[in-house]
Amino acid sequence: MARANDEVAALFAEYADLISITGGDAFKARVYEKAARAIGGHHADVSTLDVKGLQQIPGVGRSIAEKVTVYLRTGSVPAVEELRARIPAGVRRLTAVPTLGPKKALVLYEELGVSSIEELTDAIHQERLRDLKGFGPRTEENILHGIELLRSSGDRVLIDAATDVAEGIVAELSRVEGCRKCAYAGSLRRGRETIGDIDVLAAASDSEPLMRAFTELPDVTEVIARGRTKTSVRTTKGLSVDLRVVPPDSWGAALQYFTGSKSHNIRTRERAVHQGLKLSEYGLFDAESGERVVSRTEEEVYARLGLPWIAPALREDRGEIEAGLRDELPELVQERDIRGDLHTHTDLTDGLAPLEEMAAAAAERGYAYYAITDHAPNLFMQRMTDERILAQRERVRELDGEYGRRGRRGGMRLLHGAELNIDAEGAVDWPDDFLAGFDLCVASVHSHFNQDRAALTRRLVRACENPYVHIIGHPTTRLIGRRPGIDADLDEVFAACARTGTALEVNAHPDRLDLNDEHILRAKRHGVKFAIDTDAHSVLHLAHMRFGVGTAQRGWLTGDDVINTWSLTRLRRFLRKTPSS
DNA sequence: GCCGTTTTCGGCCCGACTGTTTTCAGTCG
Repeated sequence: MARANDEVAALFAEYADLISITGGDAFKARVYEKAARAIGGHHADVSTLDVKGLQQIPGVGRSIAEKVTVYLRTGSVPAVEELRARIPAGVRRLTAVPTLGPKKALVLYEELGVSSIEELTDAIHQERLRDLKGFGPRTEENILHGIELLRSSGDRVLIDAATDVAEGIVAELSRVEGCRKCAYAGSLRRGRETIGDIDVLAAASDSEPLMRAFTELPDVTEVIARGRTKTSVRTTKGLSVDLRVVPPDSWGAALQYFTGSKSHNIRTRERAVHQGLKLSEYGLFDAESGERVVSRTEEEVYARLGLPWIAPALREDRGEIEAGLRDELPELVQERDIRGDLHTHTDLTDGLAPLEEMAAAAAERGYAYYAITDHAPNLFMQRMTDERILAQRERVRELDGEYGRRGRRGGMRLLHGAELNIDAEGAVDWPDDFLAGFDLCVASVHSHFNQDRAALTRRLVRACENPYVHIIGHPTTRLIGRRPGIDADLDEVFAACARTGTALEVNAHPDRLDLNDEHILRAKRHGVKFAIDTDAHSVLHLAHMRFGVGTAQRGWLTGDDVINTWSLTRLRRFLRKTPSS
């Protein structure tokens, strides 16, 4: 079910790593890395392209194009197989440990024979790294810390990967004869940022055809358990998936039960008990007679408990039951409410697609406005200059003239902005008069992550106080499973945002989801406004908006809290940054 | 291995930080 592009991208990313680990040409490794990214982010399916077509993808030349066709035809590429034979897969896995790169990984393998994270942990505890050149006590400490970080996300996968798998399975099972309903439930339906395993629910009077179809899915590598009501499998990506089949008239109760969370379900069952009822995955029953009261839909189940239907994103026992009883559940922001994306990149910096393609894709999504915010010059690797960004602005203005009259909702306006870098002192790129030329600016921390709490807090607060900074991008800079968020006093930052009329970003990229749900809840109490942005670096990334919206919902946000659901007029007023009170 | 108002070779993202060194290699964004 994986896109051919993703498979090929993964293959070349691995090849690039193997080249680096084996000490191959660093430039060659970088070329494959770049090609992997370009192919993964390319809009057209590579399996439909010939060698010529493939070479149209930037960074793909004759040699790589041919490897793609060989891979798609035979399932493997000799050059990659050659390196795979020399380096155990576990060695590459070592480079996933933060602070441990290809050079150190190779030393560990060649000198100590270490080829897995478990062996590495043992080797450190046996003090076998002490004699290696370039490895000191701090290195050991950092590696152990990195392993800890990796473990903390455990076997959980990111929400986009889990969503792909779950939607694929639901689509397949929905086609099975006798399947009345099919949906995924569990933490994925609630929109959690990482997913341990996937729960799929189906309604049918006879479960057998569904169970059979499920175990025969092409991506299933192992059947862990197989029964009449529940079957568990493991997929090629190591993800485990449970399928539960319930009678059609139990659908609502089952969906409610398997969506969770555990603590939400405890609360709903308690309410049932207080009313002389019993709630299970089969329905809501009279405790005395055992007679079924309701079970067909979630709405019925909640209604009989005296509650309105509660959106899955809220079901964490964070006050949703109480709010429901008072009829004060928030009207959650929906993806269809989003009128534009305010943080996106093009190939002028590290994006993959040119401005024209990004704008066309945004118009295709039906946006009313769309901001281009490429990296500012202080992120030196992006090689931005005044001339380049001004030339881009000219082109944005031209396109704005064209799109102003096109698009589904009667035209899309293009905004020109930049993603500024908040430096160690809290200042940003460019002087005020230059910044004044932008329609909007996102400002983000890209360096000096390890400053102390006071310095980090001061930096962010100072950025908020800058009249030309409208949105703080990915405010904690965490990368899920790879890098913890910075240690700033977030409540102080949230207060500064509210005071200065600076929005906080809910970055929709599945690796980030930053701010996260808990931060959003806290920030909202300070009266902050939010921008749900994809930070898209390719056309495909624009679709990540759903994960940002899901995270915002988990933070109880309504459309009114989110500036990119507003009309352009209201948005422009906000961007003038005049404090509301 | 890709790319070229530099075209068939010679560049290729640049700077900071960290830890191990005693002048620098490795990693990261």
